Amino acid sequence: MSPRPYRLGRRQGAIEKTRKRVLRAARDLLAVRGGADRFSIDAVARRAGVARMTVYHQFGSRRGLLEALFDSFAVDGGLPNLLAGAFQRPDPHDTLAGVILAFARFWEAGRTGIRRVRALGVLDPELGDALDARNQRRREVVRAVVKRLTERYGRPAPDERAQVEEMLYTLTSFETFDTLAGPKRGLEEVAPAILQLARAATGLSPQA
Amino acid sequence: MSPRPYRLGRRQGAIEKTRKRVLRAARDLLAVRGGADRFSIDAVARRAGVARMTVYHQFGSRRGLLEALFDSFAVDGGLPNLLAGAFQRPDPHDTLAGVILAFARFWEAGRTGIRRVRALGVLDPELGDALDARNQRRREVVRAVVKRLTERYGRPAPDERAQVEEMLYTLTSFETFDTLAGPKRGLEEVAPAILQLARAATGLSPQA
DNA sequence: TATTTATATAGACAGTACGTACAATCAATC
DNA sequence: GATTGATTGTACGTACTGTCTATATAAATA
Repeated sequence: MSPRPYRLGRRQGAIEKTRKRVLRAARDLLAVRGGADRFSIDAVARRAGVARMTVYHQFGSRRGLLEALFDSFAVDGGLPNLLAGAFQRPDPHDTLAGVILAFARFWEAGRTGIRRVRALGVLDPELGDALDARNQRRREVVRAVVKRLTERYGRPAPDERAQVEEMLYTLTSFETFDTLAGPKRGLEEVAPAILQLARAATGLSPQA
Repeated sequence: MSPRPYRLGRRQGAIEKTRKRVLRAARDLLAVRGGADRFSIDAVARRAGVARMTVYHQFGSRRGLLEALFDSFAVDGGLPNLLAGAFQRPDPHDTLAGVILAFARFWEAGRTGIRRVRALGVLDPELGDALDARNQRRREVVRAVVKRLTERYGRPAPDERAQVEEMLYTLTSFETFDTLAGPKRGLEEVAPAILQLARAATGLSPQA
């Protein structure tokens, strides 16, 4: 009756492999125009060369697959490293610039996919909650930046702190990047624009 | 064989009435949390007290219904009047402020509905194109504001015009408003923040 | 080596939705 | 009174989600 102990061991690798294949297929499928319509578990499974049941087995549901997909964007983007680098800079100005650049890189790398997963999150409240929870980390990053700016320059003033935090949170959002980039522009043009606005939000001179 | 001429005349009123009922039902249904999931033609029809076929008859398809719904937001918001008022102000600063306030009012009025229709537009390319076409008007408004600022103050400089236009376009977008407002904040707090950022974008002093 | 465990697969099912087709009803227009 | 067009009811085909069952396969244990 009591189950015999069983560790996955070498099988873990095979599981990861299929998971990656499925996520890759999901990503590709979501990237093409109109792909969000055709984004069914069945289509993803076929493209990954895997049975539909396997997707359910690994991700539980459509929602689970989308959450995992969103997380895979973060992992592939190497966001933590970029942010860590930004916070190693002694000057808060550089930290701010680095943080903005880090998120811009992140958004650009997974742009179409992120846009669509987020759209699905708007429609499915539970998925939306899951994505918001992940956004919470960005909020903390922004808060840390504001703290540094305050310690060093005394700006923003205490009563403006919350307001500034909110503005920086918005400026570093995917939506801001996506709208600003539009159909043609890329990182090189968008990041400086965001930085300019961010400096204005903090009340510091544009040219520091 | 040749059809006898037939004008709708008095029937037109009845048609408008059913259309309005359906749009109202769609709006209400989209407003509740999780409503986007339950947003089926059937659900809308039931809520409107109308047959499902009637919805198809009037709006052609789910997409047609959503386009009409989006337009109804614009009509009800009274956006054109607000914008016209802004452009009557002689000082470009006031025009800028007025335009930002106008859009903020507009976004706030239909907020949850707009958010979800736009999300659906991200997923359905054809609906997305239709919504983008409507956004084009905002682009023209922004362009006009930049033109006024240039004529009066010489700022932004010619080589910055496109960049500034892009920033103002982003700052007046629904996404910016929606992100900045978050779950708690309203028009009164958000509009000044946007204005502050917009002034920074134009290169004019924050306190004009 | 034999047994157990967990993944992967295959097929079937109920429930829901979209869009289309067809016929019928009804009220306003001609 | 005949015609037109909006509204309705019913049915159909297609597609997707999520769940269930049974089976095959390969790795991990004893």
